[in-house]
Amino acid sequence: MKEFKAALTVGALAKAAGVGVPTLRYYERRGLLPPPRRRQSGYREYSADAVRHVRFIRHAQQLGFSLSEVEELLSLQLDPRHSCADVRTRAQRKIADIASRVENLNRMRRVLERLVEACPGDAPIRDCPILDALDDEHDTGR
Amino acid sequence: MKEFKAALTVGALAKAAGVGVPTLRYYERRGLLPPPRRRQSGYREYSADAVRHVRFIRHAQQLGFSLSEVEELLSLQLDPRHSCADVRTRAQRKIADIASRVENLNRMRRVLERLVEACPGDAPIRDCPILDALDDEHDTGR
DNA sequence: CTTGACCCTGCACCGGGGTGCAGGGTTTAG
DNA sequence: CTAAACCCTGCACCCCGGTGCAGGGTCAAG
Repeated sequence: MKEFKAALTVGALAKAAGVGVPTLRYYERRGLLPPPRRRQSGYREYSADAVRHVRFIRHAQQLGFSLSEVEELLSLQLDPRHSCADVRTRAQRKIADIASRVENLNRMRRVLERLVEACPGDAPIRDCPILDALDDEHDTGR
Repeated sequence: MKEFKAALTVGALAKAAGVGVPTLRYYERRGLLPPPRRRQSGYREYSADAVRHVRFIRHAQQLGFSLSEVEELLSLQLDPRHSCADVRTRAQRKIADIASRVENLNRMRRVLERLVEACPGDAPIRDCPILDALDDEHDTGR
C-alpha cells in the first residue's frame, strides 16, 4: 500500500520543475512556495502538486510578472474565501497592467524600427543616424 | 576670450542631464562615462558634450538597452572601424527581443481575457478557471 | 573670515532574483 | 558497514542599477 502519492524530495521537485534546489528554498522563504511537510529528519516532502505550483511560478515569470506579482496571483488561489469575482478583478487589473507594458514596449520598438530604417548600413560609424538619434532628446515619451 | 565652453561641475551635469549625482559617478565607475578632467581640487569638470553623452545613455536605457548594452553601443561609436551596420544589428536584436516580450505578454493577456469572460463571478475559488489555466504549461517558449 | 552649498572618496545598503559554500545529518546502493 | 549522494541550516556572495552616508575638502557670497 505504497499508494500515497510519491513524495518528492526537494531535488526531485527541482528536477521535475526545471529549477535549481536553492531556488526552491528561495521561493519558500519568499512565501511563493508553501512550506511542505517534513520528514522526521527535516527533509522536505513535496506532493506532486508542487510541480504544477512551481511551473506556475515560472510561467508567470516568463510572462513578465515579478515574483511579487506572482505572489499576488498565487494568493488568490490559496484563500477559499475569495470568490471568482475577486480573481476576476485582479485579473482585470493584470490585463490593464499588461496592456500598458505592451504599449511601452511597442513605443520602444517603433523608435528602434524607425532608426533601423534610417540606417544606410554602410555609413561610417560617425554618421550612424541611430547613434545620433540616441544623442538627441527626441522624447521617447515618459 | 572666455569662450572655452563653460565647464560643468558634476552637479550641473546631473541637473542638465536629469540624473542624480551618484548616478554619474556610478556611470563613470562602470566605464560608461569617460573620466573628465579635474580641477586641482579634484572637482570634475565636464564639457558640454557630456550632457549629450549622458542623455544618450538614458535614451538607450529607455529603449530597453541594459547598461552593458549601452556600453557596447558607446564602444562602437568610438571605434571608427565599425560601420553603421554593427549598430543596426544590435538595434535589430533589440527589436526582436522586444517583439518576443510583447508576444508573451499578449499571450498572457489573451488567456486572462478569455478567463475573465468565462468567469461566472460567484463561483467558489476552487472552480475558478483562471488559476487552472496558468498552471498548464502553455509553452511560453524561451 | 565664516557660513553654506557644493565637491571628494570609500563604503554600505536597497530590492530583485537568485547561487554557492561550510559544516553538519540522512538515506540508500553496493 | 561504508561511501556516495542527497538533504539540512545559515550565511555570504553574485549581477543589476542605483542610493545614502560619513568624514573630509573647496568655493563663492556676505
